[in-house]
Amino acid sequence: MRTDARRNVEALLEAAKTVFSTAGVDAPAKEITDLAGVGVGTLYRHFPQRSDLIKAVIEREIDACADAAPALAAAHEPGIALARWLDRFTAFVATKRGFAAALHSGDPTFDGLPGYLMQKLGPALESLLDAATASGEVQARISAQDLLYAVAKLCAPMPNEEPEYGRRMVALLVDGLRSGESPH
Amino acid sequence: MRTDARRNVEALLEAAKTVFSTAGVDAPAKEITDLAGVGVGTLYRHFPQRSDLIKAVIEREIDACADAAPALAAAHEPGIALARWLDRFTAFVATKRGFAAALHSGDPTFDGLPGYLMQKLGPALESLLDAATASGEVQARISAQDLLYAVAKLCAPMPNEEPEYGRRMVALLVDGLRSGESPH
Amino acid sequence: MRTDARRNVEALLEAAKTVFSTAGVDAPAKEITDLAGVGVGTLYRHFPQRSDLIKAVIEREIDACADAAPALAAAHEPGIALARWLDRFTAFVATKRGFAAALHSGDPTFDGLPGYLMQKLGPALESLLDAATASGEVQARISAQDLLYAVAKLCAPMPNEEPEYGRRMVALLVDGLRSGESPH
Amino acid sequence: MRTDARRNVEALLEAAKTVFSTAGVDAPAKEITDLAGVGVGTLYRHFPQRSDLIKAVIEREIDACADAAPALAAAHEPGIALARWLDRFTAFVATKRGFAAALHSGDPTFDGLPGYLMQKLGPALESLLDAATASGEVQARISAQDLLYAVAKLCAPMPNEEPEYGRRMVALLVDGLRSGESPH
DNA sequence: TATGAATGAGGGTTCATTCAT
DNA sequence: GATGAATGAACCCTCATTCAT
Repeated sequence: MRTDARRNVEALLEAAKTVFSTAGVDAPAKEITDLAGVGVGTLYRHFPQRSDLIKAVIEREIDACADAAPALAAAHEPGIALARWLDRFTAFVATKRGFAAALHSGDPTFDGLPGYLMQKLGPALESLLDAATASGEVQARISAQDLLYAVAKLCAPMPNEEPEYGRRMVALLVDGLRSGESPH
Repeated sequence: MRTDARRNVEALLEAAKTVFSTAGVDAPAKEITDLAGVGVGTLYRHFPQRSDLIKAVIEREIDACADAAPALAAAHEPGIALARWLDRFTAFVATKRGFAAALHSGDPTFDGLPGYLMQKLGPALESLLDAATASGEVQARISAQDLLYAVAKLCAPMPNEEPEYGRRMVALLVDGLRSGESPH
Repeated sequence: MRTDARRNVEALLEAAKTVFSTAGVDAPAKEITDLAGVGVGTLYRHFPQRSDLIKAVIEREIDACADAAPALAAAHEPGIALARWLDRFTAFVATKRGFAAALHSGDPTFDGLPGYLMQKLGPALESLLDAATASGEVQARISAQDLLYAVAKLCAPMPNEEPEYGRRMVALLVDGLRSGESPH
Repeated sequence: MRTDARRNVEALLEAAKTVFSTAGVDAPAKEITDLAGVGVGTLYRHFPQRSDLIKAVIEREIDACADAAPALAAAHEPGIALARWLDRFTAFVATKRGFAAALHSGDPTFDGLPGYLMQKLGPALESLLDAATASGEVQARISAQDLLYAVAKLCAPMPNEEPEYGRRMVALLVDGLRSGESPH
């Protein structure tokens, strides 16, 4: 890939990341290209579908999330490792306005996004849940997908919301996993 | 108010309720007026702001939710009463696509919605939480507002989501309230 | 229909007729609405599909063409009547740039156009052909549809073409019908 | 000209011929360059104007048409020779969607195309017409240009048209030339 | 008061043409 | 010379809101 093209792609990804966190993943294409300093045609060349852009923007951060799991598992008790990793994922989701909606949209534009998320983060979270369950710190009554989606929804950033809200709610959810009682 | 005007308002509220649960609170105005069998002008006459319509549609259901609390408190143990009431609220939220986003939008269009919600449901939920705390069934470490918003987010209906997802997650959250451990 | 709406529809049809003869049936919608002095929304309200507009523009003229047949048949020898009617149709086609292409486009936008044309003009032309054949003035070796389409193609107006070209060619074609020889 | 440049020109001409017959002479440039396996820049280098490409694509075929006339004149009666040559020209036009429109477009892009056509094919057709007129088989009441353009229009390929349509119409036109009556 | 026609800004997408590599 | 990335004007269409009837 040519250097100028690479530069533009980078600029678009950076701009999209910023705009997504401000105006959501449905933000006008023009807003992104203006911030990136390129023409709209350049956006459509590199990302013919909106989901291609979303996927690309999210990809690197998802990968970083997945990569963080082994180190946390090695450094902490299983229950703590799980909590810390969810903190990590929470921080990621908190900058992706519209992410939860995109996951469930049913819009063909966003096909592939749920699959990508589960493929990358499902195994990492499952191993953390398994370890915490084995050690007795958690009663695993939730699937990795349910938990990821719950965090995605709870931590979906809202313009008028205090920043710590999502973390508090996820902590409460994890407490629910610890309790020995069955759900109603 | 003339009877025909009253009839139109009723038709609009009923139509809006249906459309909101199908296409979200951002649905085109035309969709609502067509279903109600009135012209768009009639919608704008009675509900100059979109939020006026949303508020009116939600009002009666919110009131019904609030009214359900005393009966549940009288008929069940405090912890059970709390869980049942949250089920009730969950069912309400599940039909209000876009409701959680509207609560936090910051868009002046939706001013007044959060205040109305808290004014009506805050006291009802607080008394349930207080009773459950007093009986030792719950370690109340969450405000009524936090909990209402958490349910609103978790149960926000998504096109491609299994129907029972929201209830499972809320049950898990309630379990978190029962556990004696402190959040991280 | 309200008088203002009727006035706009008339203005749109008049504008479309003018623009079609200048820039073809694929002309930008804006060009038509500007000439009509209305907003684009008004065009889309009355003619959701481009073909709806084309059909409406052509309709009245097609009907007039069809209506002319009986009078010509009564006033002239069959062969002459046929030639005169084709002159009439030629004059109509000469103002409809892109009309022939629309007839065969295969574009779903133009579905219904060939059917409408044949339904309205087919019978009129067939009766003229039948009469001319019966009187021996013509060897009917062509279907009404073939002939209509031939005229549509031959008389399709072109910016740089002398005005009388189409009429000369149609006259030649009619001579072909008169000749007793069979085609190769 | 370098051999690679020559090769690219050939590839472009071949690709353009194919695309023209499929999608018309207004087809996107990219379609042509992709089929040719070259970049768009190469197209614009060799054919700065769209008409340059069209002209070049058509040139060889026009020349072949012109060259066919003497052989046909030698092998057949004048009338037959004329018909056969028109068949030849018909086959050529049938693969050049948009060709007739380009001839009359008035668009400076297509300047030179009508002149080239007449310069090459006019004499060939005139000599055939002259011979047929001299032998009495044809009452030549049409100029070579009129006839060429009539065939170009009648045989302009349309997506939804039966393949034999053009030939039938041209045959009818030639019958018109045979008839001794005068046009109206 | 009710209606629904009209407006036009706004967002999506394509593609001819230029120009950096 | 060849390449194909970038540009941005141009067109399409939708829908919130206003206002004539």
